[in-house]
Amino acid sequence: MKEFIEYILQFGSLNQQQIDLILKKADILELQKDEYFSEAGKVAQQVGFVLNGIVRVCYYNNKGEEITKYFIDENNLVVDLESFENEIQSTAYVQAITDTSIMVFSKKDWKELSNTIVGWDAIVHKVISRALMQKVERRSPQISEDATTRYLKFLEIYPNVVNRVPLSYVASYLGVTQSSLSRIRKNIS
Amino acid sequence: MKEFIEYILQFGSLNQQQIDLILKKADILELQKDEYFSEAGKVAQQVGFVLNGIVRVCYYNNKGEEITKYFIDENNLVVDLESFENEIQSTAYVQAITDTSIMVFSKKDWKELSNTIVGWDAIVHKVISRALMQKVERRSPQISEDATTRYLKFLEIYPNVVNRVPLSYVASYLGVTQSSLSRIRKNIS
DNA sequence: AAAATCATTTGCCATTTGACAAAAAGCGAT
DNA sequence: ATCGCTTTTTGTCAAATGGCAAATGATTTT
Repeated sequence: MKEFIEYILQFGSLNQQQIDLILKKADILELQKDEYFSEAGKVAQQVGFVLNGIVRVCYYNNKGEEITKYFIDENNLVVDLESFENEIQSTAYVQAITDTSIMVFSKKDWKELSNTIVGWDAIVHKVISRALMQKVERRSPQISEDATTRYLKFLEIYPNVVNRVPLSYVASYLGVTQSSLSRIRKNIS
Repeated sequence: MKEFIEYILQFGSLNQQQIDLILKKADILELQKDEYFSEAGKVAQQVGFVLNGIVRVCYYNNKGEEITKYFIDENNLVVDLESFENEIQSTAYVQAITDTSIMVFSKKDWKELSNTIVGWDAIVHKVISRALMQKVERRSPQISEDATTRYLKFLEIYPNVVNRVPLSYVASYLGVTQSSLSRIRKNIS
């Protein structure tokens, strides 16, 4: 779980005592391929940090198609913020797409860290706004690019994902059909 | 400037003395159509809140095309967060697309509010993460939809924008050519 | 190994969108 | 009203992508 500590130390400093406290509150959740970390219609109860494996956030659009909103791979936060913070029903599924280990904090423990560690809120704020900005910066430019460019950028952003997940997930992330993506890949190589 | 106070009171409480302090630090910036609030290559120095008018955030992609990342209309924050918080060069232009009044806080004043008002940071955190989540939620679904649907959703999200800005800005926001958007509009009505 | 199941590729054709150019419409200044 | 400028619409054709079904390939189960 060192990875998580390294991750948050990028955003602020913590002493050893504080680090120990954080680690004491964390649990490890092991998910098998296709299991859900959280589900649409439920209120997100945990903050997670992916230690191993890949997770995706997905939903069903009004045509019933399954859309992958984004992937979350190793050493990234996984939390349905809107649902977790406002205690409202989530609108998306968070699903392990490989066997996955996730470090998790319950809502209660997460709040206790906020009350116990001076500066914790500031760190969390930075972590979260950084993650959200990254999502915006990754998604926005894709809208004005063609499918091939979107795929090439996907490969840059998630170099460790493409060989570990079904093509259909990548296709729905990129907003193209599976057949189109298959042809695009043929044309690239 | 009541609008700004109403806006932030959605995210936390403030007493009258605190509200007066906030208002005392705010200035009004009047921009004419096509003037810039901030520019790529410079470090963002202000947090703004649009009182009247419409602003857009835009950049040039590697083909030299001008892309509109998003619009910001009345009663919304306008700040290049990445640049403002980390004091790095901005990658985007923020441009008034109608005559616009913006309530602005200098970086110095903004920090002073943080140091003076208990709970200010918590409010700002909520405001910012809400705004970022909104951007993600608006942008993500568009990638998997066709141009007509994207346009219809644009009309829902920005009901007050379409008649006040050039078609080309909307087209670059939606990731279609101006001609296509023109045809799409013809087919809808 | 064979069968069953699931994932990916391919073929065919329809539809959407892009590229480019020209025409039409809107708008401000005179 | 007219001119000059910008914005929007339209025409034509080409390229990209989608929809559907079949074929191929990969993986798991028996």
